[in-house]
Amino acid sequence: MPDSLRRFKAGVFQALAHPTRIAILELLGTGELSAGELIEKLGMEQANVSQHLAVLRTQRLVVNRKSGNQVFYSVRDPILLEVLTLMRSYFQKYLTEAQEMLREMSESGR
Amino acid sequence: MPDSLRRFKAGVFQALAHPTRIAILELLGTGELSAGELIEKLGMEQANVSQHLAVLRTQRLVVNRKSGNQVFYSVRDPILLEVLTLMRSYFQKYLTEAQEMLREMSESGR
DNA sequence: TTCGAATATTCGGTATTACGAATTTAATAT
DNA sequence: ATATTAAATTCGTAATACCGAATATTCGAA
Repeated sequence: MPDSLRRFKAGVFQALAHPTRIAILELLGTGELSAGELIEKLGMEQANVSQHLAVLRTQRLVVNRKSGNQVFYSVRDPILLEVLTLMRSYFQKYLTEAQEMLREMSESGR
Repeated sequence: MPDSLRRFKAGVFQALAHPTRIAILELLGTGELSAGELIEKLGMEQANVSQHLAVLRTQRLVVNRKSGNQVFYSVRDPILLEVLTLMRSYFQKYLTEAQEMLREMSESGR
């Protein structure tokens, strides 16, 4: 496989590699939401969410539709939700271990 | 979903978010390989590959087995290979667009 | 027009990541 | 013991990512 494709793939994973962006995709799993609704549900800074949306847009994991004053986002392809679902089964399988990892991380972290 | 789990997921995606690490997992898709074999097939610096292996180990996407002088790596769970396969179908679906993206990136990049 | 609401972008600081060079560790063979 | 090979770790530096504050853009309403 050519390296260019691997870089493209890595870009997609990079876009998935942030808790906030995963949360956004999960929120969009049931249908489109406006940027404002996302901001409200996430309870985060407007600029910050907007920046995360920009990352998802740049990698085209989401598409957006403008309606008047608002911008509605939705997941570009259901395959991405399948990936998240697959990951969910992976996490459940290793849940205990994952929890240990998180505990260790937070202990050494601070 | 709790944020701690999202962080764990993000960590896994983060580990996948590098061309070299994707290449490593793809090479391991057909069975275990020693660190040295990986280095040779990738044609990269020993230290660099070893560091990428450390990332994959830390997130437990791979497991390793020591045998004498060598260390053999393999993918921890076939689910991860399924994820990569799913992604492959996604990439094929948007191949044309991906190529445009890559072209634009390399143009503006330098 | 001008105003206000929704969203995006820019900016500056800090933290994280990636790399190669050099060093260290672990195992075997001599 | 010491040399050799495989692999991991440390170190310094450059690049990238993240965040909130401030600013800019875009649209509809008054």
